[in-house]
Amino acid sequence: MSNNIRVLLVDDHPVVRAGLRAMLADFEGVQVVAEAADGGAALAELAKLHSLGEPVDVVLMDLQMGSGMDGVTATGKIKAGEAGTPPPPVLILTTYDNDADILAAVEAGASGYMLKDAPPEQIREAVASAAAGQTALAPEVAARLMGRIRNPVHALSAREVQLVELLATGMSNRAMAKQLFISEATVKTHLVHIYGKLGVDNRTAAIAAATQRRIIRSQ
Amino acid sequence: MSNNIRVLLVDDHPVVRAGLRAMLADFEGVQVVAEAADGGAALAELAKLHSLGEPVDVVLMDLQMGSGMDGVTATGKIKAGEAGTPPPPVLILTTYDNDADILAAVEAGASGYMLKDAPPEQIREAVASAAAGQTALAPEVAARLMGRIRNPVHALSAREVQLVELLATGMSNRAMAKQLFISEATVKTHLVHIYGKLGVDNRTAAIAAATQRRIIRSQ
DNA sequence: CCGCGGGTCAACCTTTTGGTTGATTGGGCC
DNA sequence: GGCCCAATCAACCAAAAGGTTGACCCGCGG
Repeated sequence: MSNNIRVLLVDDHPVVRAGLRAMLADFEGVQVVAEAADGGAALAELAKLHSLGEPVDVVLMDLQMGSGMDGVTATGKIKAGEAGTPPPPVLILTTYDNDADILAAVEAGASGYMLKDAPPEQIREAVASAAAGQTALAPEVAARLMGRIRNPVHALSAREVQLVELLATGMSNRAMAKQLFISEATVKTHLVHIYGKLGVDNRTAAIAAATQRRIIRSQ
Repeated sequence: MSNNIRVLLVDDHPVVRAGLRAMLADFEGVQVVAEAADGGAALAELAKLHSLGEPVDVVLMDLQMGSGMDGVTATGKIKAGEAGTPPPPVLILTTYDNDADILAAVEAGASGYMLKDAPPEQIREAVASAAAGQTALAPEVAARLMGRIRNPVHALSAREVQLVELLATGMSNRAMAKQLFISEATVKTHLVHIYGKLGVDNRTAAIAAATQRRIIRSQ
């Protein structure tokens, strides 16, 4: 266990980068060696630091990047070795905890998933865990995943999630039927099931519920 | 004109508060005198500092607060003098630039509206402007407002925005009518107008369009 | 002063959705 | 093999939403 963890910050917000820098500076054994405003810059920084013989121990990465490469893509590329370095652990630090993002990040090879409103101590522990090769999930994130596994009664099937996604784009039953190559009757059946599982009784409320429960992501 | 601007930070994210604190510490003549994690705490801080004879010159306020009083409500209360102080200028500093939030903040009495991805220099200037009693809008925000003014053909009226917001929560026409103390007929009239302006023909598509055009925020 | 547009409401009709019942198929599991 | 469940479809009826026309009031601006 190194007692000087070298960290690369990746976040498009200068304010957040400054905050993390200040926060991590208070911790013994953690050192922010570089920053990047998007995924592309992060890959470049990793390559540069590697060529200088100053490897990075942990990447602290935001998911939502205003412009440029997003965090999931960047994580995937880092883990694929596209930065030309032995892939360092990538710790996701983001604002929202929707299912889609969490699963995508884990699939891309992230070592952990933390929320920005976490207390500093939790972030420090997560960085240390990641550096040690362990995984680190925020309690809220862990709870969400456990809830999915423990209580599948109200979990939407893959097909139903697909329906909700189309629903949120404003499509009519007929349009969804055509898009999915099924009949309107089937669409209606799916919708009834969805309403039941979400505890609502119309399509707009279903969208609101699915968004709130982070089954789909908006924006 | 004081050359030592006393600032109160209001944001629920410790990381962001740390970032702003660090960022503002680099500027001459700006001093962060207190912090609050939500609107209620902000009011309490203002009252406390006032009673200590240490008034606040500018409030830097986030809009989205995980729990507790949100930024718009807090701004309104501060401007109404509920903190027991001569109301200081309130500068909104938030992540998103949707119409609904901007209008609500301005209505509540905010002196400016900045985005968190703004460069530090812009934030410093905005704080100085607010302290001097002037208004400060981020370029993106200004552009959005100008767009509304220049091309009001497809701009929703305040009432219509209100309808869309309720719509996005999944309410039925009847429920919206009750909530707004108007008849269902009026609700339907508004919806027809909204569909026309957004170029859609049903409520779910209206929600999608309004979200995409940042007329409302999702979350 | 008069028009224009926003907000309000009513009546009427058409289309879409919601809710129910029932049925078939195919995959996974004991 | 038998059972359950997701996915598919049909028919039917009730309720909600969509669309149109016409009307009234009010404030703002030419």
